[in-house]
Amino acid sequence: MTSPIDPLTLEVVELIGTIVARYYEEYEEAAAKHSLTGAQARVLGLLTGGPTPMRRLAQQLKCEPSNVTGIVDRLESRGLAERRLDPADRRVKLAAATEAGRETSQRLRGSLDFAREPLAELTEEERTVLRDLLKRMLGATP
Amino acid sequence: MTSPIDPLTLEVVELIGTIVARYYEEYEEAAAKHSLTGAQARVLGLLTGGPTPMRRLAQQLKCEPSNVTGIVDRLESRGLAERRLDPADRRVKLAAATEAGRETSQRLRGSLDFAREPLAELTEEERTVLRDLLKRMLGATP
DNA sequence: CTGGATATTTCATGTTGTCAAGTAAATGGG
DNA sequence: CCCATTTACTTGACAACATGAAATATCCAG
Repeated sequence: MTSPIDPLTLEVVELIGTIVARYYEEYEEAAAKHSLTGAQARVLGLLTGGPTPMRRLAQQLKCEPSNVTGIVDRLESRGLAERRLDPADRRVKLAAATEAGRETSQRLRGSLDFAREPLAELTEEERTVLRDLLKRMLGATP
Repeated sequence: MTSPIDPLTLEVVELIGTIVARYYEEYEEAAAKHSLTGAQARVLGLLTGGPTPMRRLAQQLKCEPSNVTGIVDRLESRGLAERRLDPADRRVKLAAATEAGRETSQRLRGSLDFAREPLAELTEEERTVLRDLLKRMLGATP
């Protein structure tokens, strides 16, 4: 199926692997600086889009709904999130960021320097090229 | 410190975030297909470089050595890895992949289509440009 | 109104991660 | 040589995350 992979492709794949590792590392580190785990930070980030049903959070995190219960529990116990009832469907609970949660999430986002700082090395034209190449890569497997 | 971020940079950052998420997802999925967790797959991958002290594995995974103990335990109990004594220093234990472990790791690597498949969409010249841009990004924060 | 589907939680269990304490072995200064 | 320190690994206690099965409450179609 996949004939001998050319060295160039292999090199790019490896670079992407390195970027993934570094991005993850920085993300966890930034979350920890705000006393959050990576999972908590991700959920809090999702909640900035507005109150969200537990089920939807599970879909976005690609995990089981029962797992989200615990994560939101922990956010709630710190006053960063709260559960609301959905007036339209009494089965669903909407997780929502509190004011403190929104602030924390925003500070966290601001401290995510990776990818932003290194990009400063590139000219605007180069960033445009990079954007288009990445978009085509992502568009290739929808 | 960071003035209003230009939209282009923001877009690239977001694209990288998407790539990271997709890469992780595919990696975990591929590992699961071989009955491995992500952490086990990563360690097994590191072991293809030859027998490695537990300490070194911890450094490469950026976690505590005590954590590696458990991961190698689980690999060992499945016959995918083994511990050897280092003749040069009797304190250290070298984790090594067994033949079965090497096979599993190789099959897993072969099933990691992400980043390889999408790259086929790009011409060789484009991949070269992409490689150089990524290298400069990574080189910027050593 | 009833039966099936859906949303959430709880519980049991396993993996990953941290930290502190303990054992064993190397190493260096007196 | 000897002892104090450092280094490598493991163990144990504990928290977070993740899955799957079962329980509860609600919705909705027929």
